Amino acid sequence: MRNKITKILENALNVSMRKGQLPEVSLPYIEVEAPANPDHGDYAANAALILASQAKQNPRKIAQIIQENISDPENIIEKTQIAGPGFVNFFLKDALWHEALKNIDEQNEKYGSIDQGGGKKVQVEFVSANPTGPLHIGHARGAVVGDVIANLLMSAGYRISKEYYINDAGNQMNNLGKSVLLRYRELTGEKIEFPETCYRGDYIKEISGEILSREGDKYLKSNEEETIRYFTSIAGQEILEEIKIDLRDFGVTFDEYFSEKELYKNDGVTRLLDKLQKQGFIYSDGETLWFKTTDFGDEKDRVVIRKNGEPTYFAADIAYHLNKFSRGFEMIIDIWGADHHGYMPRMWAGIQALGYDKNALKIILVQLVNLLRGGVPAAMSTRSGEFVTLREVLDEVGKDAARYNFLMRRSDSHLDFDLELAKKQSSENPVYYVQYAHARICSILKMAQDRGVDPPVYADIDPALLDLPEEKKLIKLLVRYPETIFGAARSLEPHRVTFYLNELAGVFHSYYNKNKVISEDQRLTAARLFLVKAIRIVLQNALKILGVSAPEKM
RNA sequence: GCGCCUGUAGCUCAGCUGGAUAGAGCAACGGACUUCUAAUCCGUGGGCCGAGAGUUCGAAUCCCUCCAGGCGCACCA
Repeated sequence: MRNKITKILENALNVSMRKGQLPEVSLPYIEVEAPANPDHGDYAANAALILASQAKQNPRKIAQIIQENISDPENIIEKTQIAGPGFVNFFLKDALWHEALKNIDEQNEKYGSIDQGGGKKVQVEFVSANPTGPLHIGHARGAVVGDVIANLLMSAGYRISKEYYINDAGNQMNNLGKSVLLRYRELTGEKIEFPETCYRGDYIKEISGEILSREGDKYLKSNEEETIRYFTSIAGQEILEEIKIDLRDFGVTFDEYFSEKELYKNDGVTRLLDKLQKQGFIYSDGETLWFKTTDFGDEKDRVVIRKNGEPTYFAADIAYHLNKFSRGFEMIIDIWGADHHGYMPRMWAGIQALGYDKNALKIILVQLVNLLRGGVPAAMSTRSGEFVTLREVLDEVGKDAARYNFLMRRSDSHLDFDLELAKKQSSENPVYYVQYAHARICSILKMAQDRGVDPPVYADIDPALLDLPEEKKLIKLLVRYPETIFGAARSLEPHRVTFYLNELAGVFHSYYNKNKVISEDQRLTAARLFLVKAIRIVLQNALKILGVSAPEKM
């Protein structure tokens, strides 16, 4: 709908210029917005205001020229007006809104799917936590944001692959194996001093216990290095399985799990370094190899091969990103915790050195979560082993409320997550507000059916009966849904969908309280049932993108 | 010290790549259930958009300088 207006406007501008009424100027971006105030029309354009300085003319004068040159071949415009400092406001014909309602019904679960991406291959990488322990609340936010961005882009016509990068090669993994070994020894009666670097959670003890009961105490005498390697792989696998289960119950699934170890097996890192060397981005200081990331605006160069001959995490990470591109992805999205923001310039340096556009790698920073319980900070230290896991949050507040809460803020805004609030089934908890709207509609439709009223089809209703201001507002809001998806996908901002849902639910609840859908008037009932059905379609589609269920009863 | 993020109503936050009178939820107060679900609705109050200067027709939004909070500044991941 907005696109149609944009076209008309574009056309009017071109005509004005051709006639010489406006000087030839370039307009980079034609903005058409749905104004907050209904008096300002259904859509409003600020083109005249933007052109004013370039064209050196009074904006209202320009608006007038534009208005005079508007042609409307499809006959969709009721009227236009010039208002304020030079806005051109468009009022559309009612028939257009009725058409839109029909369209929603026809498209049904496809409504809101748009062809923005044109099938472009995009990869979203997120979570990517070391398999050294269960996921905690901090990972949860990134998991939801990544998952929903992926859903959004899918709706917007991109081909999406969701990937989890398993950091299963570094020191941390070694510490994991060591931790399991120490617990193992402890279980056989040895007195153990645990170093700071070790993981202390109960899950370590469980894994040690399993090994002990399955294989006995033979590893007490084995070569320590080999044992640690073995324990690392056992523990890593087991923990990863737990992580997958937690994610699945959280509604998050992946298309690929990519192992850092595989990268080394295939010489990915060596080949990457050769490539960079040939391009002249690598230099040696005698002991270590450096990558000239400063050539691309990083504040200092970065080590890629350490003094001990081992590649750094960074080296592997560039190799990994090269691997992503070589798999044919045209755009790559990384979801990171905000504490990694300092890492961005060197990552961009990496891909630019390899000849890729900086814009091909989008990095979404997700701010840390401030976990509260009834307003008081809840303890969250990994060291002591006393942290709130994703599993605990799931068990306590449930998937829907947890996901919704994480989607209520912009990603780069700090988030207070209050466990007490999130599980409260009250008006303080917005997830129910939206779900309740859906349940209510289901209830209405069921009631209609019980009374022998069939779900209406468009041909049998008179949409002109939907002429209350609230009804028009609802229809216009429904039309804005695909536009919301467009904006959210373009800016990679899932919270926009959440805010949209809240607004839609709000307008519906208000309408519901004031008006009866089912009444003695059969024609009116049919029309309203049709409207309410359309609202349900949008609620379902949007909730699906958020990965939140749409219950029929509450 | 340097870099990134944040600062909007009592609290938690939106504000759609510069637009029309700055919004929502919660909290507070007052109302609405013999009616399709009261997990809802209606109404009231509440603001120097952190501060200051600048850019222009126009700034919460962009530039600069401060102030405050968070997070980074490894041959860790």
